[in-house]
Order: sequence, then C-alpha cells, then structure tokens
Amino acid sequence: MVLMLKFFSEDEFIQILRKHGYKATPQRLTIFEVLKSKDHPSAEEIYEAIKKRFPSISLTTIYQTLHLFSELGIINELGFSDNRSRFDTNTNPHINVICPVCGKISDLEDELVVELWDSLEKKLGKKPIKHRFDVYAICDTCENKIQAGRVRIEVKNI
Amino acid sequence: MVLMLKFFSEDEFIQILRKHGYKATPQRLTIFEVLKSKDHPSAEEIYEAIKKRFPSISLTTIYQTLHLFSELGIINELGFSDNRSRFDTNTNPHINVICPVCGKISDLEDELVVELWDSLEKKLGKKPIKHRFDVYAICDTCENKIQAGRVRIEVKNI
DNA sequence: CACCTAATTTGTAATCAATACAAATTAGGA
DNA sequence: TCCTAATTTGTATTGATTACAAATTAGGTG
Ligand SMILES: [Mn+2]
Ligand SMILES: [Mn+2]
Ligand SMILES: [Zn+2]
Ligand SMILES: [Zn+2]
Repeated sequence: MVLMLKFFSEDEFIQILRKHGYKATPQRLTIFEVLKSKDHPSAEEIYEAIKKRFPSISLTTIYQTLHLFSELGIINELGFSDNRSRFDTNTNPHINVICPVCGKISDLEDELVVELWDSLEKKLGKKPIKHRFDVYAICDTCENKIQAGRVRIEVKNI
Repeated sequence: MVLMLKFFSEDEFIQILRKHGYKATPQRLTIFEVLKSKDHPSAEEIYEAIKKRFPSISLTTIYQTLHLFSELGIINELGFSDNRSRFDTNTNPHINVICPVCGKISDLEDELVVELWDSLEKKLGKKPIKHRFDVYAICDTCENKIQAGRVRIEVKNI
C-alpha cells in the first residue's frame, strides 16, 4: 500500500498538482472528488456525475484530466474491448474481479499478488512501471439471477 | 498448460469447430494459421497478413472470426486504451510484459502466476473464467536506445 | 489589488476501429 | 446433385475518443 487517491485530502491533491507545475483548477478538483466516490467508472459516468456539480464542464476536459491523472500515476486507465475505458483509482497491486454478465468490477487485495509484483523486479531485471491484473468471474448477484430462472446473459467487457 | 492454439494441428482445429457446430471454412482455417505465426497481433495486422494468402477476405470476417475464436476460448481479446484490441493465443495463466515505448508484448510464464490462478478458485468461491495479467516495463531494445542518446519516448498502449 | 500571460477549458468538428446490415456465396448434409 | 442455413462480403454507420482554435482563468508580478 503506497499512496491511494481515495486517501488524499484536497490539500494533498493540490500539492501534487503544484509540485508537477499544474494548476489547481476547480474542474480538476471536482473530477478528483468524483473519482473518490466512484468504483472503476467510465469517462461518461464521470462526466454525468460531474455535470451535477459543474454543469458547464466539457467532456474534453474530462478526458484531458483523466489522462493527466494517469500521467501523474494516481489513476490507471483500463482499456476494454468494448472501447470504453474505465479508470482505476487503486494503483496498488491488486486484482480486478470482473463480472462478464453485469460488468461490475471489484478489487481483490491478495498477498500472492503483492508477492508476485515484488518478485517481478528481479525476474524482469527492472521494476515494472505499472500493472493490470484482471480476472473474470460471474458475481453473486448475477449467479443468483441465473439460478433463479431466466437471465439475459449479455456478456459485457469481454 | 492446458491446450494452446499454437499446438493445434489443422485437423484438431477443424474438430473443435465441428464439435461446436461451426463450419470449417477456408477463411477460418487461414486466420487460424496466421494466428499461430503472430505474437499478440491486432485485427489490422491479421487482416494485412491474411490478404496475402486470401486477397478477397473482408475485414468484417476477421472480426467475426476473432470473436468466434474468443467465444470458443482459444484466444483472448485484449482491449487497450488506444482502442485497438490485440489478440492473445496464449490462454494459459501468464503475464503479458508490455513495453510502453514500442508496444511490444511478450509472455512471461511464471510459477507464481499459476499458483495465484489456482488459488483464486477458493478465494472467489468459483473457478474464474479467464484472466488477463499485464505488466508494463521498458524492453531492452528501447532501454538501449534511451541510453544511447535521443529517443522519441512516445508512449503506446497505456 | 490590477494586470499579464501561459495554461487550461470549452464547443465543435473530425477520426477511425469496430459494428450493423443486407445481398451474395458456400459448407456440408440429404 | 441439390438445398438451405451458415457464412462471407462490401458498404454504410456508429460512437468513444481526439484535434483544434477561440474563450477563459490561475496564479505570478509589481
Ligand atoms: Mn481496481
Ligand atoms: Mn500473452
Ligand atoms: Zn454480475
Ligand atoms: Zn520497447
């Protein structure tokens, strides 16, 4: 566990921006706050959430800002084959458990993942820059629906 | 190591198609052969390679076929944030080591990954359907270029 | 505080990988 | 050999993301 966006205060976040020579704009601060409250959101989800607090914001700003945050290493962009990226605020070694039915993503923290991550430095001869570990498994909610009877198994994110 | 596309003979591959009720068309066989010879190719790369052997093939067929192969579980589609999927013929537990400079992807087989994969069944309460483990690290070729002098660090696939 | 300017934001147009669709072709069973 | 559902093809369309230029603004200077 190094440093997670969820645990940054607004002041700490502003320091990070300033340290790298970026301005602390209200748009950036709002996107930061919204990211704290969402779980692996898409750009569109972030946009919709932010328009409530900041109706004039542009979708372009959302994208620019998400890319900036990625560069700063405080979020991780996850591309999917449906061409809608989702953004992970957890940059520590962990597994994204993805339900192929509903698309829900939940984090699984695991000692073996940390061990694997730590072992990669000597296996690769250098410390890797970042990781993305995904595993697909039907979630309990969807499993129950399937058991209960009919479900429209419309596979997502695969 | 279960069953890898690279090791299927054409006959075995035809059996797989027939077993699932799909026709063994020349297009499918050619795409199968090309997949064997490429490393994590994009749809476009596959298309270009196949046009040499099969000039009349349609890009739509490439996509349809790749999706079919994904459904059959013999390849894995890897979505990236640049919106160009790449296709992995290695469906066994392994790590894709991705160079953020040149975009090269190489497989890293590792005992810890197998152990992690095996452990997930009890941690999740069910056997996961598939996985995708990516790690980003600058490859030796790019590392050397960087050391040697000027490089245009144009980050890909991130 | 008022001013200045590079950085940032905004709105709109453009991109382009991927998909939808309907007509043409064909694998493989009868 | 014939038949038909499956498959392929070519073209049009989609839609998330990016490009771009004009408008706005954060934050430094005096
Ligand atoms: Mn995550
Ligand atoms: Mn691979
Ligand atoms: Zn689900
Ligand atoms: Zn490289």
